[in-house]
Amino acid sequence: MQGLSHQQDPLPSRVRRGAGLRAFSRRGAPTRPLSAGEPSMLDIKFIRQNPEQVREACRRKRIHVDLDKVLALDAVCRESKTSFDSLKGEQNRRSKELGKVAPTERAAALDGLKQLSQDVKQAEAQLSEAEASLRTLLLLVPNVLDPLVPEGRDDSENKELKRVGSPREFGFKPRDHVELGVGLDILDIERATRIAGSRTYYLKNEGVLLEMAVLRFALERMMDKGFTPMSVPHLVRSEAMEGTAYLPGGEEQAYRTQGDDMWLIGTSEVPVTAYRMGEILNHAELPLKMAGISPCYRREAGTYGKDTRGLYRIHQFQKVEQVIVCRADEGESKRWHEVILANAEELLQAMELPYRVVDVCDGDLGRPQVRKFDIETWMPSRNGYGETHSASRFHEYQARRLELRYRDEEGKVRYCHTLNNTVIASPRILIPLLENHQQEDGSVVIPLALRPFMGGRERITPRG
RNA sequence: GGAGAGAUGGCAGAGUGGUCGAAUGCGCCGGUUUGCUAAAUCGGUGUACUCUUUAAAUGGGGUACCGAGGGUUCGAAUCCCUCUCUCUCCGCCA
Repeated sequence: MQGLSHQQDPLPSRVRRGAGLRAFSRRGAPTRPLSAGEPSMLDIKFIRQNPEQVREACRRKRIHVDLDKVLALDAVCRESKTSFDSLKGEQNRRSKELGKVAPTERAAALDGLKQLSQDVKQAEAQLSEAEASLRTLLLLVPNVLDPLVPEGRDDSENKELKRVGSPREFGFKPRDHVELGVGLDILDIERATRIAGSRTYYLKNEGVLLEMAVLRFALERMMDKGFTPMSVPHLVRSEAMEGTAYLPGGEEQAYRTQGDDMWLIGTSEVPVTAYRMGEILNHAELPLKMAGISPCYRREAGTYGKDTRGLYRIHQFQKVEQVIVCRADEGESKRWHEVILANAEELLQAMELPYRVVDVCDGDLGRPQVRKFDIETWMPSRNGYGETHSASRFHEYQARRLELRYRDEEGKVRYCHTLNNTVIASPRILIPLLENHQQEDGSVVIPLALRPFMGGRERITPRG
């Protein structure tokens, strides 16, 4: 067993008090200058030196950012910084001398300094204004892509990497999960709509057990692999949302609280990845392997009419999420990407579900990802594969925003790399689980791997 | 929700207007000493931005940062305001 529980370093007091978060202003408004170690996303130096690569990322991800403006602002920032530095330097020098000046010459010296003080204030204001505008833009600049990312307009052009298992041939007319769930009295969507609106559900009876079983099963498997299970805050501050790159940009997809300015997480990726934000880790602590479990809340704005039936697209669900924080090593980062993908596949295989893996194309890739693999599980009712898992690699994009760093063997401070993947998300996973394992009589056979977590039950049968 | 106390470097902890990036101790790194280890002793030890040197590593200069933001002042860790967080007591609560 490896992980945090065995290395409970006391939190540095500076960090505990939020000093490391200074980069992020309260309310998410960029008020502080970049010069104090501000995170952006991509290193401004990288953008400065590789503008074409960044431009290409914008084009391929279909994200519009005025890169020329970024570069221009960067130049303004540096000029302002230089002039502020020299003015402030002069002020410091002369102020220091003033203490030793003879009383008779004091008045004259003071006069000159008063003027200088005004100049310094002006230069400072100019600098912070430039830095604030730059930072606002910088937060929107997308991460560059892995050269292997396929080209494509949207998810229909994702590249299939492999298929595992084959869709079952039913000797009867299969029911969809809603029909099955209602018949088994483990699901009620109709009444949920009355109580809580669209895209909601009640699970009942063995439906509740089944959900808890897949979550528990997932957690156990992850713990076996050395992941530290984490029960996390479901309400977080905008710093964490911004740090994991859900903000700015994702405002419409997340629920925001009234009055306290907190956000309901859309995934435990947010609090788990942000767990050590603002800290400089010891290289010996890495990699951090964490498995978060939490409910997830999503507004699903703009999806009206899409996936309206059943448990596929809903406002609230439960998820176990695997998160890796590793050293800034491209190769290692890529290896972890494979590992977390394999972890999820292993669970699907254990649950005897057919699936395929796709390499998400550039047009379907989000701002922060370098590369993403989705797992799509066979859903008979869709007569196709439906996304159940998403494995992302971020390079240092999130770490930079989170100020999540480590000190390497040479004592050099570097940004970590972060990755994450679904382990299991319910009730979406109940769709293939119910549909693939259904029997002609409307009952559902519970796969062997889940039975220990179902009190030994082998099958869910219509009650009566 | 009410009352109070507090926030300084990896940690502990000084510092109430200039000589403070910050004493001292611990930790850590390096040297000396030393059968080994330990002890002793000497030196070093933050982060970031920027300018400059360099092919680069690095070196040198400047600036910022003492919870965050703002204010007073020629000059703020130090004075004032606002906020955040932590702790204690009371209330409430699962």
